[in-house]
Amino acid sequence: MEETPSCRVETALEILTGKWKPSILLELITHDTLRFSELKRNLPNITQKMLTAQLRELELNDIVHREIYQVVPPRVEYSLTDYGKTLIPVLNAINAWGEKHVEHLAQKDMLQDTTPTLASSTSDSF
Amino acid sequence: MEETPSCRVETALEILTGKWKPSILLELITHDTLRFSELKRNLPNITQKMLTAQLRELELNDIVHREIYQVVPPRVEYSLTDYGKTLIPVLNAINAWGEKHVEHLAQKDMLQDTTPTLASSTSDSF
DNA sequence: CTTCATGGTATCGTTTAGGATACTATACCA
DNA sequence: TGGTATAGTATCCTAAACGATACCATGAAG
Repeated sequence: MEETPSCRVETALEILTGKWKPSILLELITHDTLRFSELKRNLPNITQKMLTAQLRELELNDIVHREIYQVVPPRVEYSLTDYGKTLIPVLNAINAWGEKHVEHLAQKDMLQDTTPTLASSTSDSF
Repeated sequence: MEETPSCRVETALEILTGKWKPSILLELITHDTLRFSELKRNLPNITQKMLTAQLRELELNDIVHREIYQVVPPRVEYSLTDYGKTLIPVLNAINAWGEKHVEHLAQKDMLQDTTPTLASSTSDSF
């Protein structure tokens, strides 16, 4: 087991990467607690398999908590763990940079084609 | 083109993901300017193909600059662009969280097996 | 005339991530 | 008796990422 910055960055990025994990995390940040079916509804293009898989990985990494109610039909609620909440500043930093980057890309493209520009909403946090 | 936090986070993560991009960026952060062969030497397991590919993507995204000297044998130097340097705080945030996460994983594992622990170096930046 | 170093490409194969679709258990409700 | 809702699994397939290996151009040094 190595202990380099690169190792740490990769370890952290493993948690965030996965086609749906950022969306799932942002959902749980803004909604606090969501049932499986609510998450699925809010993420229109995800398949059930992927949603389950990504939630399981996040659960394994102690980022999300899975609460099962023994009722029929089943009720399962997902939420961030306290530890998962420590990711919020990281996501905020990424989000802020991402916003700048979208602008940056737009400027680069404007030098070539004529894609219309969007007025920036300048929202640095969720 | 959407304009949601999730979109921005994903756009930003696209730049950081790729098996070798974090390592490459950290190399360029700590060494300022590196030749192709130096990068390859410092990243022992990368193949030439992957190194070229990832550098090209970073170049396309205006994160790294590629300076070609017309000499033989060829000399090509890579460095961060000014824009690329704006990624440094983001990588620092990810690195800091990653360090906590490595500790967190170690604590979880200690409850099960007997893997020896490393004294933390508590280095929050590069 | 050959060898060497550098910074690449090209081609092919494997591995992994992700997607489509079908199936399941359970209790309630009509 | 049959349909419904929820939260999943199981199976199969495709596409993309990644890796191994071989090849190439150039000019200087020997």
